[in-house]
Amino acid sequence: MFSSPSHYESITSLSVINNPMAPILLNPPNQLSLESNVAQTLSLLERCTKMMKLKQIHAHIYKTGLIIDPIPVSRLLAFSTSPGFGNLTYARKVFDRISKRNTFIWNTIIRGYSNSNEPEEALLLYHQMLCHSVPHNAYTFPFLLKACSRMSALEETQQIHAHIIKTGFGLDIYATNSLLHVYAISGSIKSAHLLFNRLPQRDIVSWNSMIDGYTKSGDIEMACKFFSDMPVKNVISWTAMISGFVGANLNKEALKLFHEMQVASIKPDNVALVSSLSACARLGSLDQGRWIHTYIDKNGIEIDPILGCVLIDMYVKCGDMEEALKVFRKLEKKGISAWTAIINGFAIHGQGQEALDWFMQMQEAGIKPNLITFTAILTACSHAGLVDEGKLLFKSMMTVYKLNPTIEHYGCMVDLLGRAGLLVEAKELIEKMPLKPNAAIWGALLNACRIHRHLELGKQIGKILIEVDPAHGGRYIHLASLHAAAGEWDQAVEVRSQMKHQGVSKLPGCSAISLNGIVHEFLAGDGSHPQMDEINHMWNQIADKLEQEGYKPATGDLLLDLDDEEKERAIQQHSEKLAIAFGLIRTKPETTIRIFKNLRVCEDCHTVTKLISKIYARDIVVRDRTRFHLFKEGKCSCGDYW
DNA sequence: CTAGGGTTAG
Repeated sequence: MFSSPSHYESITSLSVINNPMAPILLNPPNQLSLESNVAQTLSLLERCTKMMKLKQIHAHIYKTGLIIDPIPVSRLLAFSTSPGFGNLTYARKVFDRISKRNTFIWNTIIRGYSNSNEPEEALLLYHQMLCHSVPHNAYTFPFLLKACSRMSALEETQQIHAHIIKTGFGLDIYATNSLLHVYAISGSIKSAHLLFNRLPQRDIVSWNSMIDGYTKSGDIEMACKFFSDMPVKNVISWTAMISGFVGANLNKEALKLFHEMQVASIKPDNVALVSSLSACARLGSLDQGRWIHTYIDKNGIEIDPILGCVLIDMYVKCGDMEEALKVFRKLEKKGISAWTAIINGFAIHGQGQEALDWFMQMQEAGIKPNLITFTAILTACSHAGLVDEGKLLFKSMMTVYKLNPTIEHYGCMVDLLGRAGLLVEAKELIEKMPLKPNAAIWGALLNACRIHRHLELGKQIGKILIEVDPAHGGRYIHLASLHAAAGEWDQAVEVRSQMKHQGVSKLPGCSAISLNGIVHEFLAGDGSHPQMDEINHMWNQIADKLEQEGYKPATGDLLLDLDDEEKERAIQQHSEKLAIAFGLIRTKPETTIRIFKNLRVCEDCHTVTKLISKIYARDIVVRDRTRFHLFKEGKCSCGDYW
């Protein structure tokens, strides 16, 4: 290859290597034998970590005449397609100039595209490869199938499957495992299962792909079956199952498995820790999250960008902003997701100004916000009532940052305007936005109607929400209580029977409090806790003191098929009240009480908790479905604006 | 060459 001098000339004129600013730092040619030059160049390539350096070596390869040797050229191609460089354009230029390409070279460029944002190019190149009659080998198929999996291209997968069989690779474990994987995660788990059953040879990778495929298609039971049936498990098997549980919101099961994994003496790696931390974050399990953090430190595990982000997010969602900031400060590379996790932390703690400060600091550090950063900062504005700032940022998304707002961003804006009482503006935004409103959009508007007592509009939206989301029990309850609040008893009852008719039930309110590593859960109206007598006794005491403070239960939110006394009793048994009473019994004076609730706090509970924080001189932190409330000295950090 | 990970509105 490249034997003619004219061809050589045309290569050296390639603009990418024609960089006068880049001195050739290597030994001049001809001083070394060709062999040692090859060895030297390869070693340089291996140590090469910068694009500029790569170009220098590239130039060197041409200058020394090494271009006729396929090995350095292949290595050059391999390096320029490796994920760290992310410069496929450059690789493609190199590739296009190679006149005689062997299978390895074709595989390399296909692999490059299979890991890129344009995986379809990998398939096109494969087509060209066939046209050029270059034989493929066992390595070709995994790359092609990787491209298919990135595109969820089922038809192409089937074609490649046929090709694999025709060309005699039907028993190749890499090819078949790749096939299993694509089928499993591209919505064709049945095909994967069929193939799995027919395979004469399976290995741990085949089993792991089945676990992942079943969890991703929502069949956690089948995933469990594969997990328990497989002959040998490795850390990937365990992690696939743990993250499967997290994906199904079965976070306790996830942590249980994480524990079992240790019992089985499997050392968790970064991926396993990420999945488990994510379970802690969702459960609000600070104790277990801290344990994992300590494990990371003790074992000298490197905190990569994803692990750092999740660690921060765990502390954020467990209510410990200080620790989240500590982790952030220690991070060597502070990437966009770590910044975003912090900004989101301030957002859900209601600290809008801090969120804005950090948003600015981030940009001063040279990091550009992405779509997720914007949902965080817009959430911060809406929860803190920073209307003008929020509007400005929303506009700047498109004009300054060239980011197209998604439905989430419109959701934030509807929430921001609605909370501020700008209902008309919020409605207008919904009408003119280029996306179809979803349940979250209507939910934000409905919440605004609740805060600002717009019963008529609220009822309209309540109806829309039931249409959008008929399987969600909370929707019916909401509409029914709006009718009740308007004194329309008949219609309230009507909505309730509609709910019954649909066979939908209300998700019970559940509050958890963790004491000495044990999580105590309370359901609304649930008297099953072993210390229920004590709790009731405590609650009576609290009720007396509340009364002395002039408190009267606010029963307006409740459905009116109960009489007033019953309503009062029902409201006294809201899960967070039980959990707080329990917390007061079981913790020392002055200790902060931390409660996690699966639904939003109701107005009465909010009022009561404020009073309790004053009467008992306790800080009480309640994590809502959407945010944190810090009750202190009779006030709440949300400013009663939630 | 094949398998497991994150930050997101109501």
